[in-house]
Amino acid sequence: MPDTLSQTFSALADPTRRAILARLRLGEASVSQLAEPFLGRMTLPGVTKHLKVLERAGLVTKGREAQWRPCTLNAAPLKDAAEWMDEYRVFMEASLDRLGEYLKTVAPPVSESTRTDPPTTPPAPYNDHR
Amino acid sequence: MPDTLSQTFSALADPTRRAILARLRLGEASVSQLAEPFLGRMTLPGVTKHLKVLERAGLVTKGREAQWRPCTLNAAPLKDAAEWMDEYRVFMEASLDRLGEYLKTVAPPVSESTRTDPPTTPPAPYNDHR
DNA sequence: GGCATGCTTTACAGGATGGTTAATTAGCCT
DNA sequence: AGGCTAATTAACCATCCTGTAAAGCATGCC
Repeated sequence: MPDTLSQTFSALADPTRRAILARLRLGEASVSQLAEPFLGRMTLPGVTKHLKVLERAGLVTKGREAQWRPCTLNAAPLKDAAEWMDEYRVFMEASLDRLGEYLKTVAPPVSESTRTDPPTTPPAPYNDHR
Repeated sequence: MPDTLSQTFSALADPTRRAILARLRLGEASVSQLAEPFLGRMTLPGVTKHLKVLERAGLVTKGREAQWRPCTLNAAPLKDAAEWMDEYRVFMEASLDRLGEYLKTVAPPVSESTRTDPPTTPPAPYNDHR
């Protein structure tokens, strides 16, 4: 639920929000500046809401300057996300993927004839979901 | 909405789902094996649903073997997510963070006296949300 | 066939999300 | 004060998400 990692990932799970972050990489911007590219698709309050999501996730900080709220990128929360991902680096290689696919077509899935146990029974301990 | 990246991130935005993926790093596992650690908190159909989310995101593939559905990790979709994140690597360093914080306290935010334009007006083009 | 096991589907409830319009607050300027 | 611009809040709606209980498939074994 409100664990940091989940909030981060779920904030990233929307193209509008990702676009906002991308825009912020170029530097500070006011809410209406951020909203401008979307105003065809979406109204200002809509954007405000997305910003609030990003804010709650700690990815954006809103300052105040007269009537403007200059928003800045804060990528710190992405660090945890990236670290989480790193654990999967080894598994990401397309080569491994294709290999797996290949092995599956070549070696018949089971053929150990009669068996009453689950397919493979790996060690089991799992930790690490944080 | 159903763009790949969003699906991936949103699949990752849940601790149960991340735990399942973590478990699958250890190797193939049947649905009930995967479910076992959660059965205190959640029923089997609940886990099935989470698995379906992971499946639709392409992160898990379910085979069939008699009455079992051996699930395997497929980290390929994480590659795009990791690439997306890479664009932010530069911004993730805590040092930068602290630096920004520091600058904000030292240099008074504005002081360019009277101004009627938005705070900073960066170049503006933004692409890349994919 | 009949039963046990593994898993999925259906139907439903509660809450979060994403978006809208309309009204409201905040701050500048004359 | 009055008016303009920037942005948020409120109220509302539709949709999706997470979880449950109960019924339904699928498969192997006796």
